[in-house]
Amino acid sequence: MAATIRDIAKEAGVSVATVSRLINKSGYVGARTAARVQDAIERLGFRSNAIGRSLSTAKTRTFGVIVPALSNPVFAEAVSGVTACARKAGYHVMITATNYDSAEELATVGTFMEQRVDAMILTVANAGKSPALDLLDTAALPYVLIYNEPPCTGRPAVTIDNAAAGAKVAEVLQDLGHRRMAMISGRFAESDRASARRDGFLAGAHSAGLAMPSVREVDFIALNVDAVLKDLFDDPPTAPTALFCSNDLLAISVIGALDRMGLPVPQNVSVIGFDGIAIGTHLHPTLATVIQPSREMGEVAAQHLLHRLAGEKATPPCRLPFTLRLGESAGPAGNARPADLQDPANPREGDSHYDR
Amino acid sequence: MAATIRDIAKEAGVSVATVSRLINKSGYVGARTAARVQDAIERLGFRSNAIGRSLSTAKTRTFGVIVPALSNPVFAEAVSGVTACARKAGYHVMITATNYDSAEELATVGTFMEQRVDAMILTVANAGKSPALDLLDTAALPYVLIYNEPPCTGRPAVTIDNAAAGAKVAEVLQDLGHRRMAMISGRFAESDRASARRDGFLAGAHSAGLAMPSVREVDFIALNVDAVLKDLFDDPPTAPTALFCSNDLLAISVIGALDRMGLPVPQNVSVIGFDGIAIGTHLHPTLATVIQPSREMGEVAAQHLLHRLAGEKATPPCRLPFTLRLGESAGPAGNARPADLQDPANPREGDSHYDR
DNA sequence: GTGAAAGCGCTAACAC
DNA sequence: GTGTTAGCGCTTTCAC
Repeated sequence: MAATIRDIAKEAGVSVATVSRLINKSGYVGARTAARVQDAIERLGFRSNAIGRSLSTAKTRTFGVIVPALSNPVFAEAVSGVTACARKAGYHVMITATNYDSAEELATVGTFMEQRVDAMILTVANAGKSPALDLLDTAALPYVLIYNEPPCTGRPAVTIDNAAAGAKVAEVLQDLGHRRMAMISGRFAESDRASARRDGFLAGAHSAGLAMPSVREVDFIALNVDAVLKDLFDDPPTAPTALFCSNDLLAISVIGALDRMGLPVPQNVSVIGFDGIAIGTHLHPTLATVIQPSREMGEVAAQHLLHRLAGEKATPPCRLPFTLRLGESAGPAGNARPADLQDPANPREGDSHYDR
Repeated sequence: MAATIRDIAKEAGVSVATVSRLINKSGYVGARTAARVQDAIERLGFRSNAIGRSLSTAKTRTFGVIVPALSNPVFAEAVSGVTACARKAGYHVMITATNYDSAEELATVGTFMEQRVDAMILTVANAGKSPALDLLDTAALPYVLIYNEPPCTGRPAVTIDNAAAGAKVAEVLQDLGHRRMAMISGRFAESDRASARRDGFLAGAHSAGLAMPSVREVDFIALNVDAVLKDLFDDPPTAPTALFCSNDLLAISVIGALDRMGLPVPQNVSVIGFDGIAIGTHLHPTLATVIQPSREMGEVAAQHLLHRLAGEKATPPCRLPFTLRLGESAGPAGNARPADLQDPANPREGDSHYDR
């Protein structure tokens, strides 16, 4: 069927070793021989078989990538960074989505190990308690987390400071005059990063001297935010004037639901999301959010692994800077309840002030 | 290092053939032996090496997927369908993005061939004239296109009837009272589907007795729509009242640009996109668009290949139905120029009418 | 500068 | 039911 290295050797009247040396540019091969071999390769349309090579070298030049979902642009963007980076280095990328299911995480890590991927890039539900990562650790397979917020255990991760970002959100909302805030999040059990954002948010609200924000969990997949919102805004005088959502997709749903409830954003309620997905700026109102450098996170993770696999003492993955974008969905509290507004001079747009 | 089938055989006191039979559930193996082997497998933490298996079977149980970009939700959604379907069948997915570059298409097909993927799922710039597909054809490697609009050449594709969809758009706009339309598209050379949409659109406008819509190309990557729009709306009396954009991302940019030009949508101009990306319904105005069943397209493509690889005479990939969603971005022409409106009774929302 | 040969981990006849 | 053995296509010492 397809030509093998042996066919080429025969065709060119050389040994397989020579052919191998040529296609890998390893070892010397005379100019005349090289030409003959090259010719044979073209004549037979030969493509070296990566499987044979991998079996021999015990390397596949392949990364395994595991994300919760590809339909969430924030992950698609990171994967995009990974594939671009990998491709440039001659690496391939295998990918799976786990649907936020930690059993799937473990299963996928298992099958990727059987595929003998050289390293993995992944986002798990909880980096502190993860059978999938335990497996990776005991197998000593190189990997780096993205988005995750691993506890001090020191698992390598390219991420942002989620807690600081959460605190920043509280600070900004308080600057806008908000005094009663709440957070709506996907299940914390399924997201260490959402937990970190919450912790930072609560700490930020506390140090600003505000009442403890109410925190509500929703099923992120089903996205049934209506019930939670009804409950939250049941008693107008104590209802929050600002909502922090643990991710952009959730924030978008919340804004829509509030609108249908007769609580338009930002006139009646301010909403800030998290992730910084691209379409956020095209929404109306434009989405206020914490921007994670997703593509860059994917690139940095891939780059780190490339270095590591090359035997270089790679710099440990670090925290990347985030940016708070104050879109139209977060306005001064005064819009709804002028009495609460402390800083009426605060302009409606404050992006540049908070960008960094 | 990692345990091999031979280690297990020795540990369990059996031959490698028996171990192989057990892990592949091929051939018989006695209950007692099976237990001993199973035990050894667990004790040594054995994971069979897919590379060795692939070399032996000449099958990798891997699909290669090539799309223009993962950051465009329409493709991410299809890939999501592919991975889900593949995973269920024990297949893996390798992925790359070509950035709408046909040289990249060819290069990626080449490397995927070296990786010996069993089949490929891809979207190319032009399915009629594609070195990448030529290569696939001569290599007789199974593949199916998604999104592409292959000419009669009979290249297998899971897609929608782009021309019919384009015609439908013209028909709907004319129903809304629009008499002067235009189309804005990415480079046709980079998208056979955009070309088909244009052809259908023009034919539809023609058979409705309307003036030939003006058609403008923009660089989809750079997304520099401003110049094109300025030109298009230079002379108000002859300016179009409705714009058909070749995809949703482009439509979203166009709506934003029009807004900045003082031509709000849909009050002054109607805009219809193409793709049906999920966030479209959360935009304001909600995006009128032609919905492609992206996830399903990915699933159907994968399913088809699974059948084919299983040796079954797979049903040839077919056209899937599309749906026109008349979101708020497309309104009656009367909004801007009551004189043009022929059917004032036409309700603002007409979704159900056009859904199918 | 080039060749011979021993594997890499697995599967699949075929033999018993 | 289980074992023997010959590859699958490649890389890589080690000779020459």
